[in-house]
Amino acid sequence: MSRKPCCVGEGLKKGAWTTEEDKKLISYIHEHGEGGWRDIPQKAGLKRCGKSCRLRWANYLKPDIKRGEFSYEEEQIIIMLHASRGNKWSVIARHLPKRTDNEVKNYWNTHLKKRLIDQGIDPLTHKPLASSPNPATTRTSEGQDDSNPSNLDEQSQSGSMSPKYLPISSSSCNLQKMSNSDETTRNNGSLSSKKCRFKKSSSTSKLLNKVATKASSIGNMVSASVEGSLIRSTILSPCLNDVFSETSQFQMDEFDPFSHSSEQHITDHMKEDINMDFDLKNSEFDFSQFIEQFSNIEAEKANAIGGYNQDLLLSDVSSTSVDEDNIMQNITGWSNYLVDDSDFPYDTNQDFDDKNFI
DNA sequence: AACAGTCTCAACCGCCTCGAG
DNA sequence: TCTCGAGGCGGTTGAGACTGT
Repeated sequence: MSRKPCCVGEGLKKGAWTTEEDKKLISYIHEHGEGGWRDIPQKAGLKRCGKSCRLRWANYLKPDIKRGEFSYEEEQIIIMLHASRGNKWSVIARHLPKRTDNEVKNYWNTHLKKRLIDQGIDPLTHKPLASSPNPATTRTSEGQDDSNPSNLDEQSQSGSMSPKYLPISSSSCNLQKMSNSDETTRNNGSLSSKKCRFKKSSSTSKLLNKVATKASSIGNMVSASVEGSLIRSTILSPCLNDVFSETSQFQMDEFDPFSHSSEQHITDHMKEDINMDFDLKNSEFDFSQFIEQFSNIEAEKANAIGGYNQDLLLSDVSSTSVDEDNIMQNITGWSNYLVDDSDFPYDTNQDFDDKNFI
């Protein structure tokens, strides 16, 4: 027996949504709430299939959706979670308040994935690519390959890693806007987002390194999420003020009938996925310990659901073997380099803002 | 200015999961 | 326990914007 196709019917419209259609859908959901998607098109006077309506709402029209550039912290979270969970976009998106799985997926495919490949890292396994690294990354002086994990470890452990051997850092924080600051719309004037292009000038290896130094920020983010304070709080840490500025500015109660559920949703998933025994509020939080324990938690979960490589997160950080006896030593070596603020592209005590980056 | 190539991301497709009956 | 349908999810596509020549 074959399943009946979701969207069968004459005259169903496909393709980009118009402003008029958006208005109809928003108006209907505002009045009647979500659910019953199959019936919504008819009731709302739309020539669309229910599934299309649900996607349009969930990925674009829903009020509590944050659009635009991904922050540095968001990138870090995506990379970390992808390393431990793989292409579980909905799971990853749950850790990024107001981001949709589709947006996370797109951002991974168009930005982060390429960055990893450029650095000779397999985006699937987060381990160094087996074959010869991308020549584009083997451009350091004296023929050193900065994408080579052995080089990374060697240099970091000796404390001699110089920024000159690293490509220019590249998170969205220091991506340089090249063009198109004007309001460019698509879809015949529908509510499309601004389109931005950025000059690629970064190194994912370095990005991964920075994960370590920004652990406290992640901790703050997680803590804030768990406490439900992301939604309305105005006492977030400086960098988070920017990350979630739209959140705090958004008057969810004006429209969103689901505000409580969305807040609770985030909190529940954070509690579910993060070990709450961590002292995440501690500014001196030991990231290496965090990585180790978080990895173990994720590995257990992965095993329970069928097995994503349990060494991924640890190997991701150590960049080399999975010799666990040496992992902490490697991380310590990294930390020596990483805490060198002279190389850190922004002031962690200030708001996240392009102007704060080199 | 025109064209071709590249990039981005909204939207679609089809399979999967889960709950109701 | 089985069937069915609604909703969820991840992979893919293609229109349009952008860049380079």
